[in-house]
Amino acid sequence: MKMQYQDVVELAKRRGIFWPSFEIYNGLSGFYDYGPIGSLIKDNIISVWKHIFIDLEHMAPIDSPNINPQEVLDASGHTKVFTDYITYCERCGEAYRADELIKKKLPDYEFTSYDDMVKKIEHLGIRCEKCGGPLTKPEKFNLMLSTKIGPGKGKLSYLRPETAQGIFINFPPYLRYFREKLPFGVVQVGKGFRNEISPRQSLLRLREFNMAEAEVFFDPENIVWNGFFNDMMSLRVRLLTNRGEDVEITLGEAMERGIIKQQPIAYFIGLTYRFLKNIGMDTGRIRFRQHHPEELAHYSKDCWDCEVETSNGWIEVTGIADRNQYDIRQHIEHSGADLYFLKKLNIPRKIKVKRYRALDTKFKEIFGKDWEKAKRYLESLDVNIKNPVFQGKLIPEDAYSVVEIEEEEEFSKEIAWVIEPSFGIDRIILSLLEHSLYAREGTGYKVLKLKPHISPFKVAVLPLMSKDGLDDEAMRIERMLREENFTVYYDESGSIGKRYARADEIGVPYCITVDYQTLKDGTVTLRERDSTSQERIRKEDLPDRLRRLINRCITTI
RNA sequence: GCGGGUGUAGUGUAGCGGUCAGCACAGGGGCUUCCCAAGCCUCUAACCCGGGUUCAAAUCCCGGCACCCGCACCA
Repeated sequence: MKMQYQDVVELAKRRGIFWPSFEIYNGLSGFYDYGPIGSLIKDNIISVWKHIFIDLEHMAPIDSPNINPQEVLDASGHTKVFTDYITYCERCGEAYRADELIKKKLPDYEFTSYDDMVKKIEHLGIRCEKCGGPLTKPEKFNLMLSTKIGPGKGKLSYLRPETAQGIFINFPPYLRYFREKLPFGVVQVGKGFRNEISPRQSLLRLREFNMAEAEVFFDPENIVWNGFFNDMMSLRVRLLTNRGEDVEITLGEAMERGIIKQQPIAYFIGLTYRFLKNIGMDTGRIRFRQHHPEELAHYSKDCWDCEVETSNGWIEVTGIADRNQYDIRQHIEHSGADLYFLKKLNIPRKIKVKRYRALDTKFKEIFGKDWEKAKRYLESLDVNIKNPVFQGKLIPEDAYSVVEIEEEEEFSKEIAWVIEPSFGIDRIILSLLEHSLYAREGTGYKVLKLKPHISPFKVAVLPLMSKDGLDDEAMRIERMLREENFTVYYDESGSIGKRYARADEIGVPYCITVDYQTLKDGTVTLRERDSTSQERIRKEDLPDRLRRLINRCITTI
């Protein structure tokens, strides 16, 4: 039997996966805690993500601040784009975005100032579209959470709406780290913050959320990602194009047919699919949907969302966006920093540059035997450096001239092109739990069929009864397994059947039971969660056996 | 943010002016050689918060908070 979202929420609260934050103070909408089980599951999912992006794809991690000064988000466009002006109907209460209302009458309207906006609404006589009632003055609503840094007035700052900006502004050290060669990827796993108007459905829309983002930088003339998976283009996925096609084809075909324009987008779609499959998402309920032009973010030219089907419908869990050169260009313009990369030209190009030209006779007079050194120095100088000095002596103006000469340039300064796969970890956890939860036939008891490497515990150790030394033997086995680096769930309360059920409910894949035979011959039973089938094995064989069972799941990506 | 609904032990619920606030499951302790939430005994544990009406409020009214369903929003 398939489980619903409500069943997941009930289980999550009861068994310590997640619950609403701040409950003793009435709660606060849009914030959730991960409990003992949920925290372990979340870490396991993130470690698979890191394994793929960092270990296999050779991307580099970064950990940058959650709080960003205003300048960063001015440059990225977020302070402007994230501010909405909302106006309400005084009669029926309907809410509108003020700029959208004006745009309907003046299609090329651009926001300039608040006063202008108010005047335009008055002059155009805009009223409620539903009931014709008068509208309130527009209210400013910023989708970012702000704070002040330092004493006094403080410096206006925001909690980052995405982890991406921390990567863009650190482009130079990563360019150096990757030996000045493109393409390369930088990944960040961390929190993002948005002041959502109406957070809903537990982990689906949070005000503080976990994200895992990769910013991949390309030479604009060669946007290709040669990743770890050579077979990626033969992977079949379901694609929904913005022209309304719904097709299941290989990524290679999608490229050939022009459905996907950029090779890295196809590759990252494949990577997303493999990641979700590896953590145990139902692959029959995964699709990739291309954004319509009007729903694209301000920075993006093309974007494919990965959507997963749940009882709440298809929900977006990952976005793969072509951010082009937008962000880096913005940061160059706003900060003045050199965020270019140097590209060696195949054919050096000729350019005209201004140079100082020394007058040899004058130089011989002034610098004597060092005159040639002085000449070389001057002629290498940038002509913007006025009043050149050599060996502490000002070089008089009549000792040189400025000439324009033709030089060959071997490098050009370019702005990297960015493609970004961005994962919403909380939504992935929520939908994975729903895909994993089922009720056992007959009894109706819930089972979370998490894969062993995602499960909060790899194995449960259970004495058949907590007496006759069975519990002591079980604890010895538990300790042995912990020393072998397994995460172990030990339970001796209630009856054996209860303990199996409790372990099933939080997704523990294997249970080891210590019974009377264990005391005689050193064997235990090993029970598999979904089949409930048992086999008897020697306790010394447990570590190797379990390792093999678990590894099989980690390595099939 | 708007409209509608809901808020009772850890979970799921009954009670709808006067109840020791009931039940089931879960949880703790005990008994039973006990392999799939078995049984028996026993214990713990709740009326979302704040105001009001009333002799009396979990129950009626108002406000807040949270959740659910729509609408809007979701870069």
